[in-house]
Amino acid sequence: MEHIHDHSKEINVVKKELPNDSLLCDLGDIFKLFGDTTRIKILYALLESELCVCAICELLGMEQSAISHQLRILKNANLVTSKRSGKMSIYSLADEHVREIIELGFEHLTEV
Amino acid sequence: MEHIHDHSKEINVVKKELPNDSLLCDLGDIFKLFGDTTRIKILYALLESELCVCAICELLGMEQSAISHQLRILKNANLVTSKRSGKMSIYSLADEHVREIIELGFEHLTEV
DNA sequence: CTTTCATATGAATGTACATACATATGATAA
DNA sequence: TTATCATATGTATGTACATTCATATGAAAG
Repeated sequence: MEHIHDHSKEINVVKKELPNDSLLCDLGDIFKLFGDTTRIKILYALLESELCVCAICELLGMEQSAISHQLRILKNANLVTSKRSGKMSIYSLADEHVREIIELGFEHLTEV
Repeated sequence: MEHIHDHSKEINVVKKELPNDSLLCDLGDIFKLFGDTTRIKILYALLESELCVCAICELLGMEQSAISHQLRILKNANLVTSKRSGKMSIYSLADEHVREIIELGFEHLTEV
């Protein structure tokens, strides 16, 4: 695109309101966490009850390795926490933001 | 994993509350839309003002083709709408859910 | 009509990432 | 200690998808 017509008015207004790249990137990363079916299922399950890794595997019908990898991602993002209980690791939600975000997604889903 | 210990109590409770696969998949797809930096930027910009494709390109410093592809994805998902104005296509947000979802994401970002 | 600008779209490419496999670590029991 | 269960993690692989390039379509002007 060589000949761009003038948008300076609109663009300058918008540009001021737009957060910096790093922040927008972080924001995208948060939604990316919710953008995977496996992770959504895990988070949704944890909304109901804390669960050990093995229970999540059985619930989703997936391999333990896959679940553990996803749990680590969720933990690094501070969406879930874990505690040891003997041989097991029990995972639970870190806070209520997860519930709010999922519910908001559902709203959009049902209203369109 | 051959020898799975018994989780039937917890699992049965959670299983009843878990939506079906198709619904969870759709839910994930919505968040996937917000999980890309380019799309987040576009949506954020449209929160401030309706914009033509060319303005978005200039604002984000990206190629027109890339922007158009992303706009199509957002339009197919009913997050944005477009209208023709001469040679230009003006894009705007379809509803206020976008604002709510982005704001909620920001909350999580700033509180952790 | 032809030309030019604005946008849309098909195809190719590179990258990010979810899963599988193999293996390591941690914890309890014998 | 060794054996077994539960989980974690490193690596490889396949797939999904964002961007680019090239081109097509749409709209206005000359």
